[in-house]
Formats: sequence, structure tokens, C-alpha cells
Amino acid sequence: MPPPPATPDPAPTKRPRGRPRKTAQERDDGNRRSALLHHAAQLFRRQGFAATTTRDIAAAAGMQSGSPFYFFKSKDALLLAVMETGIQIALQRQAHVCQHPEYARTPAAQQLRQHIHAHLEVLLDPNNDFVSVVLYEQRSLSHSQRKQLGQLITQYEALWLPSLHALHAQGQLGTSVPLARLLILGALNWSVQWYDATQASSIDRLADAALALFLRSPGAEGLP
Amino acid sequence: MPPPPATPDPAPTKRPRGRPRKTAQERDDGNRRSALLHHAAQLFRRQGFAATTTRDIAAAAGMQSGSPFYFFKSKDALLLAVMETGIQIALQRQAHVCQHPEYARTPAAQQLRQHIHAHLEVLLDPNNDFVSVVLYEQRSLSHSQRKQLGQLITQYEALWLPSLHALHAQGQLGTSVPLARLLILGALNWSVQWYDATQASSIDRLADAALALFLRSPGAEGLP
DNA sequence: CCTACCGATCGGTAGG
DNA sequence: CCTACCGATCGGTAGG
Repeated sequence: MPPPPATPDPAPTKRPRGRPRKTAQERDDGNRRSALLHHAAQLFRRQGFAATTTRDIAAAAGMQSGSPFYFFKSKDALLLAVMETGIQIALQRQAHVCQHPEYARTPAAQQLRQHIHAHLEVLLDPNNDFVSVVLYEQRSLSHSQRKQLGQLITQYEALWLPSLHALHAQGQLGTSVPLARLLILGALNWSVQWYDATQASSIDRLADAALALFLRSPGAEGLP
Repeated sequence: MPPPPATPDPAPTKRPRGRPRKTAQERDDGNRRSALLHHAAQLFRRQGFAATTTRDIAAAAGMQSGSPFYFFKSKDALLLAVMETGIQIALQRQAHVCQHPEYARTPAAQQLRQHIHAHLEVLLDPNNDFVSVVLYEQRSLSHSQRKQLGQLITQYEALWLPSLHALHAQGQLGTSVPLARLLILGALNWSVQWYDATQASSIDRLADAALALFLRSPGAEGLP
């Protein structure tokens, strides 16, 4: 159901009847843009970027076929916006882990467990489609867009490095830090393909299993 | 350069001049079909299924835009054929590992190393685009096609299970066999995203690293 | 396998 | 944001 058309604003001294006309900022432009972003993320995650049409996205957001281009210059720009949102979400979650007051005093194995847990939570959340689009649609980006995104991903991975280095120094990591990072994140990222979100709350157990598999010693030591 | 047109076949008693007319079997139909399959796999791997047009594939094989449909009923059927080829290749490689005369006497850690190595070799081979399409285009399949393929994938994974069970029994696996299988294969499958084939022959080192990361004990013991 | 073609769809735009 | 539209492209087909 379309909203009733805004009544024209009469002389400013006169108290306007009906609903006042709104500027783009006062109107729900931001909400409409955000709705597009969310529906785009959902469709990109489910169907892939190339198999999703801008008409699909518009319809999901309750708009006409041309309307997404009022908010985004192109389909490509929409994808980039989805992906940037995705890494920002993931970056903030990991940064939150690192900034916890106890983090510096936590054993490296438990630090890693927290990174793994945060990563899985943000990646497998059925209500957050942004992050998995980041992982699975990079080839749909242009070169410059990929480069732009790559910098943010590097930042993201950098947050894991201190704990990985510490574990390597302790002899708990079976291989070099760079390879461990690639293999561990790969194992986690692939969970998108098989994880069943309907079996709720098993992310905890999954994080435990991953930690136990990747580390030489049982992951429990160092727990309070 | 197109082949010269076949000359019509005169009376069978007469020794035919020029090149004899060929039936579909004798003609290079099989080669043309195979060429389509290979180019389709390459394009699906590079660009994704949805972003690849049947015209792209036809052009890559040196055909006209309608010709792929002489060999394949639809674009979907072409994808399924590519993926079935992919798992068959992978299945044969793993079966070859299992059938080696020494396999049964090999320590489980080294069995797993061979599975990992074969998996990586077949997945990262720049001359074999079929296997990575299997991994990354399953959502482009119809439900029945996915089910069909899923059976073959289950067969593939079954070949890994005995060595994983043995390792678990030996306490060398940090988690349950089902989760270990998912996480290990995930880590390997993700290597498609970052492995640089131009740095040749590092698949060996990668397999070593993976084994060392996933197993509790250093992977060298049990070597001849 | 090619030629010639079709109906449908797609990303995007002009103008309000 | 909608209306109305465009040019290009796409999967697929008929007929040979």
C-alpha cells in the first residue's frame, strides 16, 4: 500500500493541515535505502549476485523496478555497499573481542577461540546476510573494488595475528602462522556450505571443535 | 579455421576420393562435445555459472551461438555434465590412492596425507577446471540435480572416513570424525580462493602444512 | 553443426 | 520514489 501523497506546503505562517511535506532527510529515504541493502544481501546470499536481478531486489523491498537506481548508481555499487557493510560488521565484532579488558591477559588459545566464535557467529547468523556475501562474491567485483575491499579484509585478518603468533611461539600451532591463518579461516568460511542454522546454538560446540582440531594441546587449559 | 566440408560419399563399391563422409560417431562430435565441456568448465570456474552465457562458451569452442544446444539440452544440463565430470575425476583419484598395494599397511596419518594431496592436486590443477565448479556452483543446480550430485559427493567423502576413524582412535584427531571431515575438507576447499598456481609445486608443502595443523602429533612419524 | 530468428528479460534512464 | 521506456542481451528453437 503506497503512502498517501504529501500535501503541498502552504505559506509557512499558516499551520499546515495534513501531513507536512518532508525533505529527503526527514523522509524515510535512509530506511528505504537500508531496506534495499538488506534485501540485496539476502538475495545475493541465496542466489548469488549474477543470478539476482535488480528487479528481484526492488520487488523484495516493495519498490518498482527502476527505484533501486535512485539509491544506488548501479547493481555493482549495490554489491559493493553490501560487502562493505559485511566487513564493517565483522571488523567491529573482532575489534570488540580484542578490546575486552581481559583480552590481553587471556591465554592465546582462548583468544583464538573468541575470534573463531565471533567469526562463526557473524558468518552463520541467519539474520545477517552481509558477511557471507563478502566471502562468496568477490569475483563479481571490479578490480578496483576488489582492491578496496581487500584492504579491509587485511585489517580483519590482522586482528587474528597476535594470538596466532603467540600460539606458534608456544608450539601449539602445527604450521606457520600465514598458512595456519589461511587454513583455519578457510575451514570456518566453508561452514556456510553445510551449517544448519535450525540446529541453534551449536556454534559454541563448533568453535570448540575447531579449536581442538587446530591446536596441538586440548583447548581447555587456561580456562578460569 | 573451419575443417573443409565433407565430400559426399559415392557408391560403396567405388573407392571414395577425398575424405570419406563420417557418421556422427566417426565425425568429431565427441571432440566437439568435449571441447564445449572443457570451455564451459573454464568459464564457469572463472566467472561463475550465472555470469557465463552460452554464447561465451560457444565462442570459446569456436562455434556459433546456437550450437551448444545441439550437444546439450540446456545450459543447466551443461553445468551438470561439467560437475559430474568433476566428481568422477576426483573420485578416481581418491580411489587410486586407496587401491595402492601399500595403502592398507600405511599409517593412518600418511593415508590422510595422500588423500589431502590428491584432493589439492585435483582441485588446484590449472588445467582442470571441473572440480572447483563442483564445489562452488552447487546452488546453481536444481533440487534433483543437487541430490544426484550429492550421492557422488558422499561416495567421495566416504573414501576418507577409514583413515579419519583410525586417527580418531589413535587420539590424533582433536574432534569427532564428522566435524573433522567437514573442517578439514573446508580448509582444503577454500584454498581455491587464495592458492597461486604460478608458484608451482608447493602443493606438497601445502599438504604437509595441512596435515601438521590438523593432527595432534607431527605428521612425519610412520614414514619409511 | 550453422543460419536466422523469437520472446523474455535485464540494467539502466528521463522526466517528473 | 514511480511511470514509461530503451537498447542490449540471453536461453533456446526451427529448419536445414
